[in-house]
Amino acid sequence: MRFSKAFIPTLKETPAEAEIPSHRLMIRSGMLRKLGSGLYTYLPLAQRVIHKIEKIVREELDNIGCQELLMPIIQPEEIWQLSGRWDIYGPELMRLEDRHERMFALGPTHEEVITLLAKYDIKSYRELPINLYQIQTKFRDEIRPRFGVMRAREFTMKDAYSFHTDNVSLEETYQKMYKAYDRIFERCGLEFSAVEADVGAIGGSDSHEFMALAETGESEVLNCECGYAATAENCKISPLENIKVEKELPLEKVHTPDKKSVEEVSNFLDIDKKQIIKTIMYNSDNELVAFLIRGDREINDVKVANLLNSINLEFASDDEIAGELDSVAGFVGPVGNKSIRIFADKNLKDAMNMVAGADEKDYHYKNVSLGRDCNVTEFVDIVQAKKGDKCPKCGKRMNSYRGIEVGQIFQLGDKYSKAMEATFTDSDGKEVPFEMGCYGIGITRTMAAAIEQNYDDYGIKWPLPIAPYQVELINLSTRSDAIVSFCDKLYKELKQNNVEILYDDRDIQPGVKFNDADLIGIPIQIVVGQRNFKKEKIEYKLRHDNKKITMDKDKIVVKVLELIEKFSQ
RNA sequence: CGGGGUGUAGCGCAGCCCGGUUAGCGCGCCUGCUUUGGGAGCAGGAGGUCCCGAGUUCAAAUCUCGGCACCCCGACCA
Repeated sequence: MRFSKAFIPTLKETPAEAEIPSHRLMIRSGMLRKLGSGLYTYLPLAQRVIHKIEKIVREELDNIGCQELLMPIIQPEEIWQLSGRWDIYGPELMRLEDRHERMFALGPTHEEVITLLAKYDIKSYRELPINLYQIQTKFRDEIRPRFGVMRAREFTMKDAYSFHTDNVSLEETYQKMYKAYDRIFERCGLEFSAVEADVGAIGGSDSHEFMALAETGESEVLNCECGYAATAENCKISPLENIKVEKELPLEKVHTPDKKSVEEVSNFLDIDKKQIIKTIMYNSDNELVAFLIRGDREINDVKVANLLNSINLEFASDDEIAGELDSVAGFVGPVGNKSIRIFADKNLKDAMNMVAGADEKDYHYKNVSLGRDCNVTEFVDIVQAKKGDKCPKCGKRMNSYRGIEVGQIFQLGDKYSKAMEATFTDSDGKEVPFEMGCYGIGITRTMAAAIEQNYDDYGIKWPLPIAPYQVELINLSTRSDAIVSFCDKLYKELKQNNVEILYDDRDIQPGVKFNDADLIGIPIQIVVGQRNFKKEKIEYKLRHDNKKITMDKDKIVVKVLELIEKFSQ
């Protein structure tokens, strides 16, 4: 491609909206333009990268026997009613109506469609297992789109769905997919790791997330040298230290004027936050539920939602606390006989002489002992794990890092097949629901993650396997016939060798070309200018380390082919 | 959904508080000449519903009200 003909609208200045490197660089390098909140046009450079990533994904999936298909982006309400998700998916599901006033959803994912397909067209255990995938545009009406394509509303995703006779077969495919994902992200040049994940709204049992390591990542991962790694949301909590078992003292009410928060109460009474019981009131599908945790910890609402099987989970309002509980927000506590369910953190099981709200304005109780003074429904794991906590596997201290979720794999089980009555006939002639797995990769997010991991002050440094072009040929002397004809010839020759090449033939300042080249980030730059040409020399630069090497100009083709070979892995 | 902010040429912004010329500046774009190893120079030029609507006024980018869009922060408070 000649640069003079290419649609690569680079920008010298950064548009105000860009917050993180990948977003900023995609806009500046002429890859991306915004149409509306969370809606983007992928310009030719980005489209080439997307195609490269898709190609890698297709190769690796086809290689393990997956088959590609394509499902509609607009899906009728009925199928979402069948799975029960029409009512529980929430506002992220973009709903629309056609001219006949029939309701539809813009597909945020395709479990319903694929399960229905299996229901009608996969009839016998002899056809199993089978693994079908598509690369499709998804739509999720994100509460707050941000960071460019990282959290866009419309995005490209590869989603695969597998069907099995039993969970042994499912587990087998799950492991195969795990390995395929490893190879895919490896080939994309990402630094990543797979971690145990929350199964979320999609339902199911086992799940791993593939996280690309990046400071700007939206997820926190806790990991341990023993190999355990989980998203902070999903990390199990191991026993916390320092709850002293001592002599039980009598319950005592103390005046705590206007002291609501743990911080305030701990300062006012001069006690450790660990000695405070934080009572958190949730409204879960119109039921008030109390949760007790230690004052120095935070609650993990993913765990809460999973525990309660909540569809809608919110904090209880002050009115609800006053009305239904006959208490006061800021002074809620667990003491006494309550009509509601009370779940307490496991670590509070033997807690004694704690401080807790007295259900009365400006009063707390001292010397609360959960066993004696409260009727706790159950002791559970509801605390948010954090860096420095003990690893639930080996007990060593865990570290944390931030990551971008680029892929996730789930074992769904029969959740959807049961709900939608998708069955096959097994070898005994019985009708059985499919065991299912589902597997996603954010294609456009993978592109952004690759940039987050590979850039410098000047621009992007594409890993060669997903770079929009492999080589950029820069002609600095477009007015010299000798140099132009040399470059034209070199361009042709490289193309004949199947090298993907962008040829900067523009009649402009060298500085502009250098800067555009660094910004766009094509891994191999070939620079042809008077200075070296006079000496029969040519220069190339590798963008990843910015090292320039001058060599004999007639040997460049061989050298470039060698470099491409080397960096293709 | 709550809080904050922004909307003026393709991009980045000034002007608005304190109403009053032909609405500016930098970059980009077009033409010509010069320049060609890190965003060059000179000369000329095009490009604006000042987000939309209503109001106040002799007069509105500027003041008032309503709306829309976009951005940021929060949504872990007991």
